[in-house]
Amino acid sequence: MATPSNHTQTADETIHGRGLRMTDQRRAVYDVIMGERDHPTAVEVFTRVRSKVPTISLATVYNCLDTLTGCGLVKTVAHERESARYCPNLEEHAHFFCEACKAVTDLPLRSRKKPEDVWDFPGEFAISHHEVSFSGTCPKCSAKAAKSNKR
Amino acid sequence: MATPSNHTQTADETIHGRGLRMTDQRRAVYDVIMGERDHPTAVEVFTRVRSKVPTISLATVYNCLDTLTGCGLVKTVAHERESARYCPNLEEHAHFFCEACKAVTDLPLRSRKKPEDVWDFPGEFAISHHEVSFSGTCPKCSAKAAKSNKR
DNA sequence: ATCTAAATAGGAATAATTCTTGATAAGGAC
DNA sequence: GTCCTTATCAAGAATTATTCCTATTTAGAT
Repeated sequence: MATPSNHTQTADETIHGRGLRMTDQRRAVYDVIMGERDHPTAVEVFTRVRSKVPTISLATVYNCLDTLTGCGLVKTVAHERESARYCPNLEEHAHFFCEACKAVTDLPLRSRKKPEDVWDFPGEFAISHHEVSFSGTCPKCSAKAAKSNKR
Repeated sequence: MATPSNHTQTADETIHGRGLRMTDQRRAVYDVIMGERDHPTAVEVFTRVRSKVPTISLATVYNCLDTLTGCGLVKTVAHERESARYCPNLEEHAHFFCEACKAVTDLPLRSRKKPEDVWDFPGEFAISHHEVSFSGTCPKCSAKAAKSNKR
């Protein structure tokens, strides 16, 4: 196996810290997700991982993804009951789903802003998690649409 | 059928405006959703509706729910790939999912606030829709937990 | 009363994910 | 190094929510 980079080193430690092992399969799944900025589904991860670990099964990909998200190394992204997607960005952020090209864009939190500032919580809610997704048309597709309207 | 209340009158008009018919099944589904403040799944709607329209099928409930959401009379609520839930509240709001009691609470938008103020959109995104969900422990369950900790 | 298109019931089909099971492999005790 | 225990894996079956299909029914227009 190649010299471990910084992030895999940390991932190893994180996984070992939970009493789990960093297996070839888990590393391959982790590397696939960290290797691209997109938000692949489990099946997409599966097809990409197969080039490295041809014998891996889809069930194992699901297991690895569960383990990695359980360890906080990867985030899951849910959007309207579509297939779950996986995200390497551990910073707090929202997602934009382009209805035209299906691309998913990360939207970082503006500095000093909190989602709790925008919605009114009637009582003592203990927030453990939040998920925010926008949908519509991304800049690229908006530009295309504007151009074809002018024609 | 009972005297139509104001909101069903409007619902009728809305549905007719789309060239569709307000059938017994659609009205029953609509009434079930408007009749409670909770956020039932399709199956929950199905079981409630059966007491009024015993012959209705689950597929028809799904069809009715699609029609009603398509007309903007009802909103769908998605949360982490669980069954879709349906919501009578047409105001802009987020949802809180209690991990302990599974209750869903509506969180109204604070006045003059917009979700777009909190996240940074890198470019010209055209937002057509957004969905925000928080999870954690609701006030009731937080209180219960605090009490049992003191014991 | 008749015609036409929309809507329904019921069941089959689909898609994503989870579960089950027997086989394999890794790390620690000896 | 060998044995033992437990974690992990692969493969396919099972599950769950939802959608699709089709024959039948129904509502509204003519």
